[in-house]
Amino acid sequence: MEPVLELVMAVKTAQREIERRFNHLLRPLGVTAVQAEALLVIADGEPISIADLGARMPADPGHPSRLTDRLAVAGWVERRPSARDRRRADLTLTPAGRELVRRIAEVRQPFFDRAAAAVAEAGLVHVLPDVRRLLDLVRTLPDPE
Amino acid sequence: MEPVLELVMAVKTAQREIERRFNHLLRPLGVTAVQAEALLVIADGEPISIADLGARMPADPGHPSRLTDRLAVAGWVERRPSARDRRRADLTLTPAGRELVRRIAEVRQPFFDRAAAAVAEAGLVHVLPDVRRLLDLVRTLPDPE
DNA sequence: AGCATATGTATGTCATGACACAGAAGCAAT
DNA sequence: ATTGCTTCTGTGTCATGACATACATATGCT
Repeated sequence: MEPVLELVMAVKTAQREIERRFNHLLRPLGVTAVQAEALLVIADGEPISIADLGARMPADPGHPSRLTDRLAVAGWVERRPSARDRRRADLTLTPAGRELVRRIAEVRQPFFDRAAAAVAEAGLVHVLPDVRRLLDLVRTLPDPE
Repeated sequence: MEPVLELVMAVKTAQREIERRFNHLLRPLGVTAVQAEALLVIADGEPISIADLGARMPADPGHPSRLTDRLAVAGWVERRPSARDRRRADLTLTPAGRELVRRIAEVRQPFFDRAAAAVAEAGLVHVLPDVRRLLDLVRTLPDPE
């Protein structure tokens, strides 16, 4: 009936399922999927400000002050005011944070491998570029006025 | 580097953007996107139980007791214990709820039309079936043990 | 310098969703 | 009928994300 609505529903369903799986996978490590992603971004760019962390995260949660809070409370991230711009907070990983990042990467890899194999097996590798275009298109639609 | 991770990120980004747009669109009506979807499902199947409502929603929030609460408090939905199975709650729309459903459908239509036109213009209509397959595939991946 | 504006972070409030559990009510097997 | 299992709803707690606002600090303009 409404192809667009069906697509929207499929995207939402898939996103929730993916998130659920990652959370399940990461639960033994004591992190959520979002926290894991943040830690990997910090590991890749430290020192990094909170706003930059938000900008580099997949779905850009804006200014993840509270997410950073939890990472700091858990002892994985250190947050100190930047010397040059005292509004900013420089985020760096603690040794525990670095160790956790290693374990997150280990735990995620089998999932990526299985997913890649499944996509190849279903003969869907060739559609990936079009899927990216489609998702970007839906994302950048003009607002109806 | 990790095609699967890029896909996962794209799906999440698209989902968040879609949700943001619908919420923006529906804000003048005083409903969120999730509430609107729930009202349409109820309109389509009333009377309907809370569990069935959850099962028929795009992303299946399980047993949306609290979502139903808000719809009832707002005066759009009436919740009464089922006669035959006293565990269940029968949900029906109030007149205000029915009127709201009409306006939701009106407001969403231009978005669907624009989106469908954009997809056609980008020559992506033929990938839709593959996208559905891909999203379902990601959704049904076996858990790595 | 002084002022308006922009930026970075924190915080308050709300809606959603995950998970776990409790209590009521149905159901199946004996 | 009783017992045990399942189903349905409600509720508590937490993490996420949206939105708005507050406050401190930079920055740019005059």
